[in-house]
Amino acid sequence: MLKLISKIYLIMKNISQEDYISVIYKHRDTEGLIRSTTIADRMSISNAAVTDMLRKLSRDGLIYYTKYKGISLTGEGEEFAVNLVRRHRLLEMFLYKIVNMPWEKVHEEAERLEHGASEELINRLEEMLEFPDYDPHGDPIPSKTGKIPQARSALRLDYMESGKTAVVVRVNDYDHEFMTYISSVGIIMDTELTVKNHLKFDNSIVLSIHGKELNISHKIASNIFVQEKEGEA
Amino acid sequence: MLKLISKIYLIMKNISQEDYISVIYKHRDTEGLIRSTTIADRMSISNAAVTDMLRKLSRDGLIYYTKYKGISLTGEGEEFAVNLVRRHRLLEMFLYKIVNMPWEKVHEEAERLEHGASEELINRLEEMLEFPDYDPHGDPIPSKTGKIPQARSALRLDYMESGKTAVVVRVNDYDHEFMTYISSVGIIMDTELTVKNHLKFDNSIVLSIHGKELNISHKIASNIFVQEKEGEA
DNA sequence: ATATTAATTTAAGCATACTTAAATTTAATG
DNA sequence: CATTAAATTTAAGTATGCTTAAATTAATAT
Repeated sequence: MLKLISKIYLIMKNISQEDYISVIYKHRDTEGLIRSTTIADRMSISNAAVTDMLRKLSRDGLIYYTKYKGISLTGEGEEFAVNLVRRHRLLEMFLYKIVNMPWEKVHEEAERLEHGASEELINRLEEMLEFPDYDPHGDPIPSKTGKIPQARSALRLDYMESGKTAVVVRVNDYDHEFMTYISSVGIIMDTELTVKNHLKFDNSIVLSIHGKELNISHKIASNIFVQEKEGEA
Repeated sequence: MLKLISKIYLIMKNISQEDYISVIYKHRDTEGLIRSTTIADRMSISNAAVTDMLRKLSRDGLIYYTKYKGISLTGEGEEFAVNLVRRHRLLEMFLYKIVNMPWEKVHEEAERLEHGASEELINRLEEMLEFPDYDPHGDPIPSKTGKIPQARSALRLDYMESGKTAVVVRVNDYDHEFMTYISSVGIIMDTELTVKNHLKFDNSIVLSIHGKELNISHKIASNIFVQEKEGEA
């Protein structure tokens, strides 16, 4: 029989484990590998702490780990990670659609809530939300069975040609200020916009949204993803 | 400048602190005092751990603590505790009314969520719920300013006379099975019921609910609180 | 091939809350 | 008043994840 320890140690362990697996899943390369230094950077902890924890995650069967080699998720780890993503994004959706929090705040709020939310709560929220496929920033939400909707094929806004019209289908959600700004100028999910002009001197872009013109930087435009509307010139 | 430690230590500290203050607030006597052994029992931890933590809570200004004396909350501790109660009960209300979770599950789910939920989220939920004064079990919900609605004056169900009609205004929410059972027989908040008979041989009570008769034990009846309806015999 | 640099691991120790066992203090009892 | 019991504190150590500094390994430059 397992030795019972105080619940605070279990909470601590679970939170850390979830954070590590989330970071590995999000920041691994196209071959599914990540370096320990990347994990340390993303989590703002020491390299040594990462080495320690990788040994434990390996022992728990969630990752493949050999010294000095890249780290990758096992099948079980993959499933665990996909479930964490699902929980996070459903919580974000709930906070955005039902609670009406500004979308630049939902990411951090969901980060805190996801550790305590039960599977039952997540499933009930999914039902309330009518089984959404994408979160407020356009990222796909895995289903209960782990099936991931396809990321909608999208074009970076800065790659759009002048004169074309498109709708916003995804934005990068890592920067608070970025998201606050773009929503303040009317750029949110499903917003329709037309590129009026590309300005060469600073690579900024002139857009028309609901008949109103505005100028956004190249940096901002490169973090917004759109789908062009068909049959328009 | 404060030494920065990893966020996991802060999370751990906050969770513990909140748990201690909640227990002190809930289980203190009518004079506002609690013994350390009571805290240890309620939290399933050792007496020594409690002594350690009490010193810290006192250092942080949340409690009055002298060795071998009873423990009590400071003004700041009281405010902190009332806010914890508010958050817990609004979360319970949200889970019950909006998410439609069974009321025997909302207590534990709220226990887990309350540590991560921000003040902003709690305030938004309160607004969505239209500023409720009582939680699903009938306990009062403090307002944002700390004002506590009066507990509705209520009678224990087992004290009701035969022939009288009443509505359920509060139930004790500490026992999972109890709450599952009474809701399965149709006894929830605001349920109207009539006491038909008190049986002497086992002190049980015969009730009529929606025209259906049922028998409940004295133990169950003593954990249900009602308000008699006026003008009926 | 060698030297240097960067990445990672190891070893020792720390942050927070807890446990166990022994000691101290208080309360209850005869 | 003495004794016993119960409550609480103290001291030493543990559970979990982390930090710092030194050592090891791998990658890179010459």
